[in-house]
Amino acid sequence: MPEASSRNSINAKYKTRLAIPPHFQQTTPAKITKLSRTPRSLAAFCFQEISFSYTLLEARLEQADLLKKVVDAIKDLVQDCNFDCNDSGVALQAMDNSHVALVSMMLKAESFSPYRCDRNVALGVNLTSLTKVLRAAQNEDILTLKAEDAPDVLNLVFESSASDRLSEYDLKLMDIDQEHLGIPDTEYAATISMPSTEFKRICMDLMALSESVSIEASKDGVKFTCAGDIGNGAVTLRSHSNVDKPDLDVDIELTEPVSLTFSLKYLVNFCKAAGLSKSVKLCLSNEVPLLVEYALAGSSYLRFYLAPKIGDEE
Amino acid sequence: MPEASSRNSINAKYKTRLAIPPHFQQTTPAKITKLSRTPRSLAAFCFQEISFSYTLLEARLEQADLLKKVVDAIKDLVQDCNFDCNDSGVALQAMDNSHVALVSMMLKAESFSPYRCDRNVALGVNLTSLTKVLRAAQNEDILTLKAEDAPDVLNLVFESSASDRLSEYDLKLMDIDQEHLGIPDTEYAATISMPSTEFKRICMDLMALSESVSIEASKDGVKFTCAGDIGNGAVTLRSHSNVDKPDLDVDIELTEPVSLTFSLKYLVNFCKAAGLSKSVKLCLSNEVPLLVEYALAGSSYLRFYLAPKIGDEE
DNA sequence: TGTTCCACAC
DNA sequence: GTGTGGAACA
Repeated sequence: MPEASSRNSINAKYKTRLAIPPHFQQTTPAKITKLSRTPRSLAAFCFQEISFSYTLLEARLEQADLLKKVVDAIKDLVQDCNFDCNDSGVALQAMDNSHVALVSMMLKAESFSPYRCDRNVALGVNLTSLTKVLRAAQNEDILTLKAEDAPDVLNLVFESSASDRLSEYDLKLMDIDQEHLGIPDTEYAATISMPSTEFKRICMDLMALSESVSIEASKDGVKFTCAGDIGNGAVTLRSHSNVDKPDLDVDIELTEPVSLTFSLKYLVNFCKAAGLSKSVKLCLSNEVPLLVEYALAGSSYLRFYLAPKIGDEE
Repeated sequence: MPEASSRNSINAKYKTRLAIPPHFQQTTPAKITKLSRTPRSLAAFCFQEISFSYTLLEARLEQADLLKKVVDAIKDLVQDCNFDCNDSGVALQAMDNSHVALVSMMLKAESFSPYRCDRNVALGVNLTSLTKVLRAAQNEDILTLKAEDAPDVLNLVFESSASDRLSEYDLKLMDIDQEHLGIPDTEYAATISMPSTEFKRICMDLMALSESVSIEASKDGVKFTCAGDIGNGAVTLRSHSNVDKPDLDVDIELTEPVSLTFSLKYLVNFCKAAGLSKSVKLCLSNEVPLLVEYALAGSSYLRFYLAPKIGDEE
């Protein structure tokens, strides 16, 4: 039966140890089909009006940078996925191949300068290809995303106000038959906010010793521990607020003590998003996936979920 | 017949599509012969008078850097070629193996601090070997090129005034029976000046999508477009002058609109020369090779010619 | 694969 | 001016 085989396809390293939480089960494996439609020809010469046919989606981002960083942070976890656009914004949700981690991005309409999306549309994108296109944007460029009705391409326009340069790319889309996973709104037993660079540093440091880390939150603080062949490591943080540097605050809210173990490989991967936000929020409850959240401007966010390792291995 | 076979030796990818302009046809294929003469021994110990025999050529370059960068930029296109020296300076002209691209370098006498060349002499050099020798020069070293009458070696002296170090190398020469190609002085339909880094960036960006780029110059601006499997790309520049940053100027001079297609692989290769000059000049006419020129100090230059792809493929 | 250098962004 | 990221070279 296909569900079981999809479970068993998990990366050998994790096969025996990782709990696949039931909230993340897809009912059907994602199907990916290249669109057979031929690509629409490049839009008319620049500096003329480009949208000569009906534009369903038009979303202008002041800093191309933002999308660049978001895609960079998730492209190693997910190869192909839908950008689900509707009038409230652009959402992306996808599990990684091993079904251990889940990415959930929400770019709210208010994060764009003008935002318009007349109808729900799912834009199936290969993230490697998108990365190639986004590399062509200068960080300070203004990025506009456009799609037509029943689109076969995503149109990306980079404007560099400074140097009178205008770049336009059409990225071919694909049909991705992807379930939108319902992620339950969980009340977490522990919620930790800390500087995103500090979380990154801890993950990188412990990665040098071990493949997994235990995160233990108690009223005294939060403790990251790991054990490996060359030695053991432990980093403890206490709640701490810094009046003049609130970026450096560490805040721990706790209803009950929690202790869970996670793969460091995934956490280090999530930390690629550190450039998107000064602070990161970790939410934990026993038996439930860890939530790692980077808040973006305008109540947009980039969230990663990671299934805990079970069996309390060292 | 040898001419035909040399034409057919063109890289399979380009065989059918690339125009080999008649101006670039060599009458005979280049013949390369290693000199059998034994190399002259290293000159007497440093800080003594080095030129103990009659020196035909003596050319002192304030910055070894310049020659280093020039050779770096062409060594992947051309393996062996003559440095043709006469009293007006040092010239190099060679086609790449596929006869699609041509390099033409001119280092005018005035680019050297003292320059002396008593008689025309062709110094046949293997550019890979020259690169190895030039790597021994610090970028700020003063470089002096010397050759004797009927030379079998090119003598390179690096002086680092700062640290009182003096290095001397003798590079073995070879006889290269190479036609000097007459490049007609063309009036181009379009001449575009732009920052060399920007041209490099555009070529690299489009390279991510396709193997070839169309360059389209019109009175509205210049447009670089490409089409590939993952999508299409277009970058448009308009004439633009920047009072305080003239390096960033984009200047387009046009007598008639032009549209030509070129191999990005070669253009990217040319862009290695970007470090030689802040700005680059592109000259285009229909049916004629593109000229990419990097102007150097003292009206010296490094020019690349590239045959257009014909057949207007997408 | 790791290191070094260069260009861009802040 | 400094710091970071990408590309070239060993």
